[in-house]
Amino acid sequence: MLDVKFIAENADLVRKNAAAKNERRAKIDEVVALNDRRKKLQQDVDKANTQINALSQKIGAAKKADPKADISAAQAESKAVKESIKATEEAMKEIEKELEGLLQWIPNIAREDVPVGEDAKANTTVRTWGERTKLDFKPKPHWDLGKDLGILDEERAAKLSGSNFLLLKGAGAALERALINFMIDLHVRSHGYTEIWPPFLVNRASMYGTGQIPKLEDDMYRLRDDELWLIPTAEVPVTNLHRDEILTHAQLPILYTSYTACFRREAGTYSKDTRGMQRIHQFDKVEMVKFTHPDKSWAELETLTANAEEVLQKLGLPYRVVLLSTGDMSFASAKTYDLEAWAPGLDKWLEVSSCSNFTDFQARRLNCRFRDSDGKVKFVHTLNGSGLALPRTVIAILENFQQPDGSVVIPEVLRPYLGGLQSLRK
RNA sequence: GGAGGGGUGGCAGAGCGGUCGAUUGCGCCAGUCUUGAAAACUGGAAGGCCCGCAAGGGCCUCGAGGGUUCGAAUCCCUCCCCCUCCA
Repeated sequence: MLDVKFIAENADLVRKNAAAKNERRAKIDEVVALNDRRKKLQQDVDKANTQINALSQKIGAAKKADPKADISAAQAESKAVKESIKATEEAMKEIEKELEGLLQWIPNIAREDVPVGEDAKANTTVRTWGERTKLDFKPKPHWDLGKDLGILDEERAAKLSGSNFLLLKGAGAALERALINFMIDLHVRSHGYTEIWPPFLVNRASMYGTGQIPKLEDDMYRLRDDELWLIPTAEVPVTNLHRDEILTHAQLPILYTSYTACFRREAGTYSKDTRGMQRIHQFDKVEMVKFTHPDKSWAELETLTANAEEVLQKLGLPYRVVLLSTGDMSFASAKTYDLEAWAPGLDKWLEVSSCSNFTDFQARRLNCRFRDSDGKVKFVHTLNGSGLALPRTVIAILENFQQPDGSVVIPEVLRPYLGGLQSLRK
């Protein structure tokens, strides 16, 4: 969330930014007015407390001097003052609750270099890598390839759980594991990240900390008997690692990479991308999370993106890097690059990674700070990006590397993870 | 599930009704010394909110929420978490 003080001092900017992000529920004027009222009430309460504290000290001193001193007048006065502020305190609690509720609808400020636009049409392509794969035969979509190779069983996945669940089999399941290990190894050994294997179920405070609650609650799976949620991304547990902590500047930047399963209800996506394994309720993802010094976060966003790109490059998958417009980027992000891999069978680009700098927006909510070299305590900047999301990477591998006979050549970097297997075939 | 013990500043760990927002150690920051660093020495610093140009001042916070009291880190109740023992 944004700082109330910042909102009050930059109301126009905050208002314009909310409009650019299509956030109509952001009530900036109400926030400023409520905050003013809160401050006034706070001052009243502070004054009353000053009075009570003075009386207590007086009584303490009097009793010390003479244990039998008459203190009944001071006692009565203190009680009366305390009684008089009760209503004010109640009112203040109400206002604070309301204020917090309103703050949750004010989005992070998009950086100046983010294109302003209503939706994805305003996104800009920053760069592309590789040539779009051209096959001299009619490429099959991954669901046909997967079924023919016997590695994907959509019918039985549906029998077990419902539509849009995934069941991989044989070399398909092994390919999934190989990809996870390859990605984690790359980020740990070449990019300096520390591996985290977190719980897949988290509590309310964690879901709140990264902003899944209350805004995105409908898209989350929740347990019936315990107040626990299934994580929609490793971002949730890993970013919450340093919630309510004060780090030292020497610790920064902190780089984590984490494999987890991710669970999403995908409520409200209707029949979008439902075919095959493009959009499923449970999927694997390797995530990268960074905690950085505020001065370094923009440079760290570039390396984060480059780290994710390297996965695609090593796999030999053509992709493009897209800078999201204000209308297409997320609520909490200040700047986001999407990585989109080319899928010839689907004849379209597939989002396999989303790399964002959240600046201090998430950190404020998480209360994650650090002591800078000047001795001051400041909020860290948090970033995260997929590196990568598995199902669509698998789609890209199947569709880009398919052969006329229906087999699929396995990228060389994965072969050591698959006992030397060179291709998937019946 | 039951019985005990405990949750205090970046960390460790005292305090157990009244100048205690808190002794001390480590770590941290600044300075002295040094070519530089380390060591040593000196000093500084808990976090948040509010008033003020500033100097400075006020309020809140010792796991969370209630209560007792003129006054609570300290006493009572509820809840959460950690440790030990028992089922």
